[in-house]
Amino acid sequence: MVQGIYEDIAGTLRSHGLQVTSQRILIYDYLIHTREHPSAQQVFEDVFESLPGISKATVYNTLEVLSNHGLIQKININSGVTRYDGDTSVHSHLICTHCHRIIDYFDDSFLGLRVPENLWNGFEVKRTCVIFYGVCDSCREELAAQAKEKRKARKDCVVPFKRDLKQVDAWLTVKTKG
Amino acid sequence: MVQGIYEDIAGTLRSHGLQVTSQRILIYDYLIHTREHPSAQQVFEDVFESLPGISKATVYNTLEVLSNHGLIQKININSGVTRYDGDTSVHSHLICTHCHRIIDYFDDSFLGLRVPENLWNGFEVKRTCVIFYGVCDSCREELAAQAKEKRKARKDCVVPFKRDLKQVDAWLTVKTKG
DNA sequence: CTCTAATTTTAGAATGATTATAAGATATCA
DNA sequence: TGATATCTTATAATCATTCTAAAATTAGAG
Repeated sequence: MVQGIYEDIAGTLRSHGLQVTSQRILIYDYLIHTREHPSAQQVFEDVFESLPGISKATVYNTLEVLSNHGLIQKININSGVTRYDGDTSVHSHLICTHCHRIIDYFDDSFLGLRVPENLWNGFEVKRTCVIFYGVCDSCREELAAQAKEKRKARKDCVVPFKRDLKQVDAWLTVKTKG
Repeated sequence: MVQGIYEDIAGTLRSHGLQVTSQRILIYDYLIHTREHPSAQQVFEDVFESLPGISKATVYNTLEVLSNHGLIQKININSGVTRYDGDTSVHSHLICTHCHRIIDYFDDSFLGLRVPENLWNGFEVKRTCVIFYGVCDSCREELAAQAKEKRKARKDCVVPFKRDLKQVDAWLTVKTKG
């Protein structure tokens, strides 16, 4: 059968109660096979080559659906753009803060971290995420060294902090009067 | 001296080569003392009460400057909004995927994870981030259980994946012809 | 203390990712 | 094959964040 190569993906979608559409198959298939942790825009552009006319809204909808069903994984980095990973197996990510490249990292010593006790302070852990921010090989020489380690202990403060206005006013007055 | 309570913060700013302004002092002071991991919008609203007229652009500028100097920390969660943490000590975060609350979590057993060997595949690690996504105590009962664990091994694929167009066309033809 | 240059703040516009909408197309199932 | 629920689409709308250029402020020299 010609469509045999997509039968497994179609079956996976059905097993999650999702309708099978060519858009979903191609997006999921794409994410499973790429290692580039693409953004929605990248998914759109690459899948568009296989399925011209696909809408960006469909890409967002599908990514959301697949993510909600645990078939893919969202990755949030310091760039304002969500990235997607078709590999839901246990692994960490090295994220380059310069070029925003995301590299898969597998290390058995982190496995213990992955499945912690399920309830902490009444919080039920669903997924553990280990991210190493840094600079990748190809970016290192481009970057100026600005590593400064500053650790300031936080004062004990349980309630939402609100500075006493009189103190602030007094200080501002001192600083701003001519 | 009236402004004594801000002298330490002013000194910290100066030691990082930053000019001392009332905006920076109040924002940094606010972040050090709150435990709410606020967004830029929340910082703006709360600091606005102490310093009416402060601009949102200043809040963003200041948060960026403080973050770049390691005085505060950005937290990226699955909500499209960056959160900020004035506590730069070693700790993890529990993030509720429902209400987006962020809870500090301290556990010595993760300390080993925090300072890994510095070079992996040429990648230089600057910061390690452990996040536990889940559902907080007050949100658990509101949520429908949709935990499905699906693990699909990724096929070995080194180059950026591109599906053969003829196969896709053939399949799409089968699926779409009347 | 005063002056000057460099830096910072500001308001508002611009950007860009993501989400909402409602109409049309498609998948599913009897 | 037909009915119905679901999905896709184009477009508009939203909203966090960044950009811009002018006004205000800081820091340091005199």
